[in-house]
Amino acid sequence: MSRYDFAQTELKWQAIWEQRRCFAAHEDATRPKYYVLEMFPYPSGRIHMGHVRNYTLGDVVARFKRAQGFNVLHPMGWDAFGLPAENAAMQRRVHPAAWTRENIATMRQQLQRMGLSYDWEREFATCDPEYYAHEQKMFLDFLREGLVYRREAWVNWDPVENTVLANEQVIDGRGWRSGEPVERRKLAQWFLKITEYADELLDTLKELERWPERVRLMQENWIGRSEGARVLFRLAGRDDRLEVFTTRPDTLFGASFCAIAADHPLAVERAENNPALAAFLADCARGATSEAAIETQEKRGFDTGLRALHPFDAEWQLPIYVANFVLTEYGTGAIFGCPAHDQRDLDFARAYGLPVVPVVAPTDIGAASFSIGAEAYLGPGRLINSRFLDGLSVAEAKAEVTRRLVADGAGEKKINFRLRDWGVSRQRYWGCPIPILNCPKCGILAVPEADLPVRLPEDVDFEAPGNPLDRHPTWKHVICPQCGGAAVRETDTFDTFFESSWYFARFCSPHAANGLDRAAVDYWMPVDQYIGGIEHAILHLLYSRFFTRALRRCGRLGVDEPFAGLMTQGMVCHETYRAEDGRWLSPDDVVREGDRWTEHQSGRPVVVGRSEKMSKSKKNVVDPEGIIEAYGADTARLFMLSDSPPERDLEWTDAGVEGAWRFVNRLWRMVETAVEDAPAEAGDASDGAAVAALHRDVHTTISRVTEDLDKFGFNRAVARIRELTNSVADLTGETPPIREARRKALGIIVQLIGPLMPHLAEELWQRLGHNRLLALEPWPIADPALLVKDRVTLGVQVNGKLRGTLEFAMNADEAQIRSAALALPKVAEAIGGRALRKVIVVPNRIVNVVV
RNA sequence: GCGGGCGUGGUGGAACCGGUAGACACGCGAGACUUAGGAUCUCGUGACGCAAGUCGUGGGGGUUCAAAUCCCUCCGCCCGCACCA
Repeated sequence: MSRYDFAQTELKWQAIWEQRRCFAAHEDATRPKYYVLEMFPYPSGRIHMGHVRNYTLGDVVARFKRAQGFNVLHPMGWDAFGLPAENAAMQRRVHPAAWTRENIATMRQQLQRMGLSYDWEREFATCDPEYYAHEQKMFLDFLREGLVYRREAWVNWDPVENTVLANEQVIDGRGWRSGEPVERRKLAQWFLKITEYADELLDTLKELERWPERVRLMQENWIGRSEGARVLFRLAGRDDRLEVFTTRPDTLFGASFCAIAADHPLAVERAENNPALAAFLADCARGATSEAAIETQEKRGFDTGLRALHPFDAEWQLPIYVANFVLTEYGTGAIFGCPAHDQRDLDFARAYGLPVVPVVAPTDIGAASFSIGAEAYLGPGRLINSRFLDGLSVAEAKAEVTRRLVADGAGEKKINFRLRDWGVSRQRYWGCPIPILNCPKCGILAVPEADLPVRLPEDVDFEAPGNPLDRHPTWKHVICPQCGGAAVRETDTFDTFFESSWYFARFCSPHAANGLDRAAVDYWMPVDQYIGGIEHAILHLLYSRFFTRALRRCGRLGVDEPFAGLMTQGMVCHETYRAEDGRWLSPDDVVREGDRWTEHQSGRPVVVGRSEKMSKSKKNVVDPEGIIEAYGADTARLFMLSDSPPERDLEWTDAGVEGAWRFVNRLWRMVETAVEDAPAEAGDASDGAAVAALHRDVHTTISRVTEDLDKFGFNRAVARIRELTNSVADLTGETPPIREARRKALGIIVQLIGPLMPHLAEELWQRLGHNRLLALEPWPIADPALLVKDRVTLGVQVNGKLRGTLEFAMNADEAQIRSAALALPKVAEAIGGRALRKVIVVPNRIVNVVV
């Protein structure tokens, strides 16, 4: 028997699939379509295990659906713009374009080695002008539709490098290269009005039934619809008013201060004549802009000296503070603080010695004895200390306050969203240029259609900090199309989420001159199954949902939702290793001898840490290429699928890979033995039963594996296939009927592993005597007659504890089961002569005797 | 800080809708085969116990004839937070 030569076999079938264009997709109205898409990768250099997992999952779905008769679209491309290319340019003096192209070439070759059934004819990279040209047009369409506007927004500013920093470039409030504390700066930037669709994006979540519940929840919370009131506070000694949004208008009588954001117009105004306040505002402008950074910093405030008048009592004055925890972007950038019923307000009030008056008391505690300690009270109750609201429920009080505010012209009911408009301007080189001109006479203008696309210039340098587009000698200088005078280009580029917000539609017509060919897009969209990491649960998916609606509004496509089904896969993890001195060690650097782990080079002991997400910084990475070289793509794929369910984290272990490898070889041997045909033996009567049992097993397995794959239960499917493999191995003997049954069962196993281990399956399929490619074969169908179970095993419990089992025909008579259960010796013993209170018989499942 | 999730043997996990916990693997132990094997095959393997049996799904509490599954609470870990992709 020959050994399985995986390397030669895998390359052979990959060449045949490509030659025959097995996976090229064409629109065909006579067949049901199925569009399966994995999140396309950023070409960072080499593929990592996360990619291998993601693309294996997608490929299994693609191959399975193809076998089930669907017309499958399964494309792949490159999310090619982004920060790492610029970092490489600065650190290694390679041009971002060259670096990106090189990485794409490497990674394409690595993906092809995995045997993924992509239609490579549809491949594109988002840094191709043929790709980004269309998004410049889309942006101008959106501008015409009123979906785009320009305003100032905060950025992280590195004062040493004179550069805008991404949040990830801010480490502990300092620039990653300069090490200096970052500042917040305001810059004019372009925004897309995603908030115009806030309601729709929220409401439609309900209809995304094939999305994970948790992703829908996260999006719901992100959009953050909240009902409340807009309250206008008059200001002592002034004519203008302070506008505040609150979700708790019922607590208005518990207010003890107002707080405004550091860049609120009132704060800025008061700082003009108040150096201490100005210093405080400057202090607030230090530090990173991320919400996590802002919300975890110490809560601090500064009294502006302004006093707000309570809307229901002009005698009642509330101090107005500037507070560093009030977010400019949320609501009106101003709040009223009710310390008794909001934790942040309480922390603030305790720090600044402000009164804490409870106004809602839980019904089971008397109003008199209710007081607030270290924790704000957020629960339900009745209003107290609140004049005309006393005794009302929270809901009633909200309604009543709002009614009175409206009557007094001091406020109104208001629905507010946490969702903010999407800022798309980036002060970077390696992105899609924003097609806008700035003329000193005519103002801000769109680049005329005829001049599109605005191409990125290639001749740029990264020696100086800041945006190379901005300091390019000629690129930004243009003639104004309106007045013929000198004008300049916008030197910002788009957020790279822009590219990934419509690439799924471009795959439908990747070569169409007009970007999206309606016939093709209408045929393929929406994506039936989208697969990718949970880390994209909010931003990428929400932007894509918005973009799809914006494109629909411009008539470029006809669907609302881009992704009908979504699967979010978990991370790939590995144990971590550290040397005694704390250095991280790579799995390649350590050896295990029994329970002892040592450093390969020095023989010094190694501390084994828990399994964590593979990351370069912890060195716990395993390179997929090495695994594929050593074991082949099928083994890597099988391991990715067999242990953990896709949505859960997967722990990469050598032992697990070995296990997968052994199964590959076991199947190979079994098929080799089966086709070698040892001399036949005479059969006997017992063969019939064994053959029939295997036959039933085969059909049960077909049915269960089909169901498992439908539900993405790949690990269960693998377990079922292994069980059937064990059954085939257990059927010994060389009589003709046994031999025939074994060959048939192996044929089915080969078909079932087809989507999981396509190369091995293709090879074995041929060896079993088939001429057609397995990749083109239909999926096996289970015979329903063989799926009916005729006997069941019932558990018998006494007071919920298992005391024995009974075998019965399906749907046997309950009275019979009951008496048989009571007759079991162990059951009788457990009852011990006590009186029966009840006997519960759950048909075909369990009997519980209650005494 | 806010939002979301996860937790089952030595390990990864299985268990449909509340109904026999631990399928399938990995690891480990014993044996067989072999010149040899880190190959292959057979048997065993949740814990405690000689056994009968008892205990057991992160901890505590509750609902139920019956809870890994439902409810409350606590703990631990992970992910996202708008300029990483």
